[in-house]
Amino acid sequence: MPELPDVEIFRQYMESTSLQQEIRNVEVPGKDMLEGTSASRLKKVLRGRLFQNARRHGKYLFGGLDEEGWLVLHFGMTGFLSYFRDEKQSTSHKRLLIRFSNGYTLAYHCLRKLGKIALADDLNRFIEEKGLGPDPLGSSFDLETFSNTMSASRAAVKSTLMNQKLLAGIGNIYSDEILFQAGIRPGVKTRDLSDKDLESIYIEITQNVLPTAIEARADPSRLPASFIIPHRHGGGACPLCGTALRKTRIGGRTAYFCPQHQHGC
DNA sequence: ACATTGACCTGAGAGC
DNA sequence: TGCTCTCAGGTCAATG
Repeated sequence: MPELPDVEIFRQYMESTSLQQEIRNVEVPGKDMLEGTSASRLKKVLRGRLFQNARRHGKYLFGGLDEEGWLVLHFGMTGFLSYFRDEKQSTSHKRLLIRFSNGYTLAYHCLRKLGKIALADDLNRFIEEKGLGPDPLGSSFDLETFSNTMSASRAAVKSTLMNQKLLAGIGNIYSDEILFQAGIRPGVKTRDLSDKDLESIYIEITQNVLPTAIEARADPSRLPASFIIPHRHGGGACPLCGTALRKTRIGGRTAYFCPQHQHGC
């Protein structure tokens, strides 16, 4: 799940469940997922504190602690959050458990352990150290910024869109959706795109695909009928014309596209 | 310097 | 049923 829209939903979830409650205790069953910190340090930093806000940059979620400091969560391919009182109602693969004074627990789950749990003192510094590009839903992300970023890449457009150092938050699924909506095939070289193509991709990212996905709570079954995501599997057909979707491999990742509605190679 | 590949994890589903 | 193989919404180090 966890690309930008999914993480935005996790952020909203954390915001609506877990702010302003004292953290009583912390358990770290997924110690091997910690990055740059230890279970004992994490417990020491979190215990007795509370989350004041929840922020997001690209695919990263940040829980802002009172006074200062941030809990950093990355969800890999299989991460998600749950908030519960009854342990039995929660699914497994819990890697981090934050116990609040109201008896509820915020749990971070991650089946494949490809995510990360970390601490950060300063958000901007964290983003800079990770080398993350701008968040496409940030206010400073304009067409000129986007075009300049893109023009520096020699890769296939799908790979460029997924490069977190250029642009933070787009992954395998949503890059397919953006290119489907823009009518451009995923294997087209980024440098071969026209200004019109770039503008079209920019608009799809910022005004259509990402906001629409967030509106749909990143739930494929709630996406508009014109989206390719629900059809993105073997045997899937284009939602616009019924043509069988084509499947290729680009930059080691599986890409789906409609040969009728997407131009290029 | 940049782009692509393989490794890291675990589980689900297909095919035999 | 049970085994093996492939694949999965991400990222990083190693390789070309």
